[in-house]
Amino acid sequence: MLAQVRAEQTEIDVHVPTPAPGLAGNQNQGCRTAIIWRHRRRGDRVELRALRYFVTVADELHFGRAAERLHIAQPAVSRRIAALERELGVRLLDRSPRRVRLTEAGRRVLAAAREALAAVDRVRVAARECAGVMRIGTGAGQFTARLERGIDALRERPRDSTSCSSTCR
Amino acid sequence: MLAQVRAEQTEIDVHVPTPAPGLAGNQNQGCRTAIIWRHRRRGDRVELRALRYFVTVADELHFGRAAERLHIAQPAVSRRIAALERELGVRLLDRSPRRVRLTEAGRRVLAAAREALAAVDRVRVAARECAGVMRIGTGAGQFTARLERGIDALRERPRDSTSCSSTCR
DNA sequence: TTGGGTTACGTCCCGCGTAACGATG
DNA sequence: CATCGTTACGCGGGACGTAACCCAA
Repeated sequence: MLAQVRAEQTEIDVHVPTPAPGLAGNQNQGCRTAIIWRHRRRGDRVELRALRYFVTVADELHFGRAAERLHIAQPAVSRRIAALERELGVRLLDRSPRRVRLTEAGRRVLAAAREALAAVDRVRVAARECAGVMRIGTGAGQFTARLERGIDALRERPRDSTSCSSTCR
Repeated sequence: MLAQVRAEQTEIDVHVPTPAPGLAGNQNQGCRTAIIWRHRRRGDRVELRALRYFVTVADELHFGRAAERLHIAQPAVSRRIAALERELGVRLLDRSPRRVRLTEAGRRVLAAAREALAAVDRVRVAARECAGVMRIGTGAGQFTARLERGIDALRERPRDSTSCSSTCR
């Protein structure tokens, strides 16, 4: 029973302020409870793609060049960054037609984003250590064909470890 | 000029083995270069959703319950996990109709995945520290309506800090 | 035979690219 | 007026849910 619902979810963080140690006592009047909420858009929360885009833009400080480096069109970057800002509830970049700058929040988020991306890469590394690994060494020529075949083979049976290397000069 | 291409990318890690310090010397014969490649599917690499699904399944060791906790249907979990395994090139889970277990690789990836998700959460925390924060405290009754209005307001102007709290007993 | 993971298939949403727009120096 | 980020719009692909399948205890 959830039948195509995919309802929007609203995440609510309830911060109950810890009472100061001095004036303890469970007086039954007025426990002020701050509810810090954050809206969760449908689909997923912060997406990796958004972080990658943001880091690239932060590197270049230029949407156009970032888009080029990402091999996508510029508007896609714009939209993605805007969505990330909406999602996080902060402005990450100050845009002016001649200059793009990180905001203070942008700087902090940037650092966290880099770390997050690195952490995700470590997932792949962890997997790679256990995965079947194929090593292909070859001179020029049949290289691409071999690679293609190798890719297919390894995707078929990931745990196999294939090795066909030769020396190149 | 990239015009709807979105070609598949193939990432190739070239590992040039560092020569043992003893037998140094740049002899020009046969530098063996191992090329460890990994195929990159179109679209994005490892996705957060996949990691979330995987962590949940690893918690429950049961696809059905995991799906329930994730508020999605079971097949979605199956497919997602399968895709992740394909992506990473390792089997993460041993499935048998009565029992789901983590593989060795699964255990390692699980640890890395938890860390990655935590890192991503830290992005949100970093943003939240800078964001406009809304605190809503209220008794029962108008709660939902207020929340709705608050959500709209904060999404409109994320930097505003709205605060409308009252005491509840 | 039943519990439970997988495959097939149709549908809908999301994200991209192109094109037009807007703002700022 | 030029540069560069944003909005509008149509389209294709991906992900989900339902349903059917299959396999093991």
